[in-house]
Order: sequence, then C-alpha cells, then structure tokens
Amino acid sequence: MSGRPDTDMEVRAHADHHASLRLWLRLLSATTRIEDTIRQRLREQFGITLPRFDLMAQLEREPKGLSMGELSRRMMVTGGNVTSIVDQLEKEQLVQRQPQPGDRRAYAVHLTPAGREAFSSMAIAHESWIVELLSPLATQQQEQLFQLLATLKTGKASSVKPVQ
Amino acid sequence: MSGRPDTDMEVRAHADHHASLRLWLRLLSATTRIEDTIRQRLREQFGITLPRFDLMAQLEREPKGLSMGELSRRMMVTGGNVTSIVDQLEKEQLVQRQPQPGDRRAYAVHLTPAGREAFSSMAIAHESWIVELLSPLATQQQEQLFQLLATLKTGKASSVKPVQ
DNA sequence: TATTGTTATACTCTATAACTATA
DNA sequence: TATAGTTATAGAGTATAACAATA
Repeated sequence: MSGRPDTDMEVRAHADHHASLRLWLRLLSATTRIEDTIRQRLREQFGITLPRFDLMAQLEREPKGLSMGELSRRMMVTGGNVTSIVDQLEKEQLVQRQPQPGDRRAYAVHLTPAGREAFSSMAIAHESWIVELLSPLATQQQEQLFQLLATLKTGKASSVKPVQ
Repeated sequence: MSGRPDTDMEVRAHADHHASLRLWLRLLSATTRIEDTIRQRLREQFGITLPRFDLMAQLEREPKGLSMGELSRRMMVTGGNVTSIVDQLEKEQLVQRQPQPGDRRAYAVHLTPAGREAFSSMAIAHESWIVELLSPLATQQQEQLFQLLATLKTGKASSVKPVQ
C-alpha cells in the first residue's frame, strides 16, 4: 500500500498467492468433474440422487439406525431437509422410521432389507466408478494424494505467515 | 465370481479399491469444505453467489465480452441458466448485453465499469481466502498436489487394468 | 433448416422460521 | 423451558422443451 518498491519476498508472495489460486481451481474442477459423473450415473442407472445415496450410506454403517438429528449433523444439512429426504426414501420403502424406546419424540431411521440390498448394488457400482475415475493416478500417486489431503481435511488451518 | 480361492492379486485389488474410495471421500470432503466456506463468505460479505461470481470471473478475463453460448459452454450449464444469471447481474448493473455487429441474434456480455470494480475487490478477498484455506500445506506440498491433480484434470482416464 | 437466445416449467437441494409433541 | 422432529415457505441452481428471431 505504501510507495516503497517491491522486494523479492513480495514478488514471491504474490506468485505464491496466484499458485494457490491455480491449485484451488484445479482441485475444484477435478473434484467437480468426478462428482458430476457420479451424480449422473447414479441418476441414470439407479434413479437416485447423491444426497439420498449419502443418507443411505450413513445408515448402512449403523445397523442400529440413526436419529434424524444425528443424520442432520452427519450430512451437515438442516433438519427440514433430512425429513424430506427420509420421506422420499420411506415412500420407496428403502428406509424405515422406528419408534425409539425411552423418547417418544425421536426415532431411529434404518435401512429396510430392500434398502440394504438396493444400497449394496449401488455401492458396488459406485466404488467401481471411483476406481475408474481415479485410475489415471497410479496406486502410489493415490497414496501421496491421500497424505497431502489429510492436511487439508480438518480445516484447522495454521494462520498464514505474514511476509517479512 | 467363480469359486476359486482369492489370490494375492485379488486381495491387493480389493484393498486398492477401498483405498480409492477413501481417497475420493477425502478429496470430496476437503474440496466441499473449502467451497462451502467461500460460498458463505461471498454471500455474507458481498451478497453474491458462486455461479454469479464465476460468471463475472469469466467476463473479467475477456474484455471484449462473451456470447451467451460461450458462457454456457465455459460454465458447463445450459443456456436458460445463463440467461437467468445474466438477467440478475444486469439488473444490478454489473454486466451489460451489447449488440453484436454482424449477427443480430447474438450479443456480447461484458462487465460494466461498476462490475469491473466490484469484481476486483471480490477477487482480492477471494484469493486471500484461498491462500488462507490452503495454508496448512507448505508451498512445496501445494506444488506436489498441483502436479498430482494435473493427471486427474482432463478426465482422460486410462482404463482400469483387469486383475490377472 | 440451423443457430442464438429466451421463456416456461418442474425438480432437487438448501435455509429459515413457526409449529407440535414430548421431555 | 428445552429438545426432536415436522411443516411451510422461499430462493437458488439445474435440466428440458417449446418458442421467436435471425442466419
């Protein structure tokens, strides 16, 4: 902001900033491309949307079922949306609301046998699509990527070091 | 599918498949977390949505403007959506439709001076958010990630090698 | 006839807020 | 009073298809 001339560090910092932006755009487009493909195939081949698939995936890991509130937290969407997705899945008899002994306000949502079976075939297809779409990367590269992303996963960003 | 026992290769392939799935889930959640943060900050601090920001970003790179069709291709959405986004931005006088000499069906959309100024401050903030959100990765790690993602960018997946 | 862009429609996902029933 | 879940509403983004104007 002052009138003093650029130092090497400042030039370098600007270059790093642009590099971060380019990295982000590449990260976003690669991820979006894969996600869109998955979304489209789930719709075409199984007539299901990604949020519905994700909700079923949550339930599949929890045979005892999950409360609406827990589903809302795990899927990071507000309660009303969970109600609507569960309504749809229940209409197709893929999930079921089950009374919760001890609290008559709440209940456990779980997969029906038909839901479990349907999810199983979808999950197999889903995994094979992922394998296919990530196949440009060799196993070792995938491991590298996995490690790098671990740092980004939590969102506990170290603060940006100011340029000296 | 046959009844023959697992070989080491098959066990290894299954492990790789699960590793790919875990990698995908991590890639998706890291990207989504950053994207949601950006989306939220753009809305809170500038009252703009991501698609609108993206459309302005496309125009900023093309001082001569872009046709609706070209915007549609670049943003990978169908024409009707571009019409609606441009309508909104034009109502706020951030972009303008300009008659195209030589083809009276088409016109060039470009940023207005106000749009250019507004985009400029948004872009500066946007870039600093990206730098912040990617800061858990050191510069060198960001370069590594950038290289790895190059392989995924195009979507030209080599086919999955069948298990021998 | 083909292309550019608009309009109309419908659907999904999303958030917010008011609401009911139970704790 | 607080919590679990529902309902109602509104808004954004998306696709599809029919349409008008121009090439």
